[in-house]
Amino acid sequence: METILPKFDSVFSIDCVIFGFDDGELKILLIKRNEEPFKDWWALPGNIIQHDQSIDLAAERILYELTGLKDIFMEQFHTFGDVNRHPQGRVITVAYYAMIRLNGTKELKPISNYASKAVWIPVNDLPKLAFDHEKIFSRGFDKIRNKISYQPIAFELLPEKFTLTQLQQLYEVILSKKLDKRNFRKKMLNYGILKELDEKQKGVSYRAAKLYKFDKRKYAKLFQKELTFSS
Amino acid sequence: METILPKFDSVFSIDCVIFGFDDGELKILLIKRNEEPFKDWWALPGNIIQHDQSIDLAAERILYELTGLKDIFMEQFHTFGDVNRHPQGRVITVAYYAMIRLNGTKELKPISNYASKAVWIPVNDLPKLAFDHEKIFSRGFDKIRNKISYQPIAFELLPEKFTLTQLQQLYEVILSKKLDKRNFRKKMLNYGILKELDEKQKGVSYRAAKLYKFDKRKYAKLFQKELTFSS
DNA sequence: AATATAGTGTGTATTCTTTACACTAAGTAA
DNA sequence: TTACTTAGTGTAAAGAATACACACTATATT
Repeated sequence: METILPKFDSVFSIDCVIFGFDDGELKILLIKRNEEPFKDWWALPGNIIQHDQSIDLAAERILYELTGLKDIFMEQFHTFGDVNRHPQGRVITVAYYAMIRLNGTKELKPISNYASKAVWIPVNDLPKLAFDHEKIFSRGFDKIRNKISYQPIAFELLPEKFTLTQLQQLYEVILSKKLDKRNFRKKMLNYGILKELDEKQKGVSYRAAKLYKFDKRKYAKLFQKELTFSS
Repeated sequence: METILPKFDSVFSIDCVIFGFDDGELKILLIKRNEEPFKDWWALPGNIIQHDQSIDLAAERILYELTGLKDIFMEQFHTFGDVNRHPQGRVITVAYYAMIRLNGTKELKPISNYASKAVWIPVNDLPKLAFDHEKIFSRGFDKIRNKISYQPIAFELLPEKFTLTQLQQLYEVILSKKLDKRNFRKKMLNYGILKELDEKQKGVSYRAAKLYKFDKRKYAKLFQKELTFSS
């Protein structure tokens, strides 16, 4: 039973709730812990913050080591600092969420020292998690549920080209409610932040839908105005 | 030039943006630093987090030591972790905002070791601040500006009994825009979260306005619904 | 007693936004 | 050719947001 942390000192860490959207399901990336405490438990990916690294960089590093991805949308959402959240000493953790595109199946990089594997698990089907990670996850989920209503973060989860139905499904799983198709499309198209492409969906056994792209330039123009994406 | 922090270790601290509303002005509480670095500069009240103290408690302690107040509305809003934000070593700081009632003039408690005085300063008239405290303040201000639009935090800043005009003025200073009196009153009263009292304002040399209270019980009932308090 | 002053308190019409709701069109598979 | 599955579309009604101006009341002043 190794002691990683000296009992007498505080340590800072990062934990990440990494969202992906695949096959109509919202998932997060979990790792299986290799080490005590909570050996063999599922946990959020995380790590100690190094002295020469800003916390934002530390978060990006974790994501990169796990997925090989860079320049991903990430944002800090809360810092958890209860005295006893870590059984081996005082660890304060800054939590981030990230959103990544799972185009089909994304290969995960081999995992480093402290975890034996990393897997995408649907948010509606999560196992028990180590430490206070369930609390962290649920607060992160609240955060994106709230944020998606007024910021265009949904597009970070979709492939670059997507159909309006896919976009709507994503809103529905995040908000956990059904939306009206006609109203949703009307509203989305009205914002003028989608570019309609000349392409259509391929490989479906029914009428193919038009593809759209998120138009960052138009969005930037409207940026001063707040948009409302929910309901 | 004393060195408070060992160069080789990380330290966690708390900084607080403490808002008060007085005489039509929004103010925050600043302290004058007694010690290096940034001796004699104005700064946000803050402190090191002790090992046996959760970060929420640490924040409450700072507020209590400074104002003698307990059970005040406080919320964490961001953690600042740039490598060089503190000239003497790595200090990661968790920032909180608080809102307190300044009924007339509130006496501040005598200040502890690291500060020579604490003063209420209007947010529109802030001096240069130590460290990255300007950034912290401005993010905290953004936070309440955003939050006041959908949560009843404004009442934390007003005396228990207030007039609709006072309430409107507070919204106006936080949102930095003029609001229409008739629309504001209509909207506020429609929410049904204000209790109209049988009392009137006293000591004014013009027609006295009715006093209202925030009705927490009614608010709790509506709580599932999000309210919109802006515009 | 009359008047000036300063802030309180109120209603309506217009525009914009949100919601509710159901059928035809297009493509694929048999 | 037919059956199946999803794409794509419009309108009416209700609700929310905005714009806008004047009479009322309490006090202070002369």
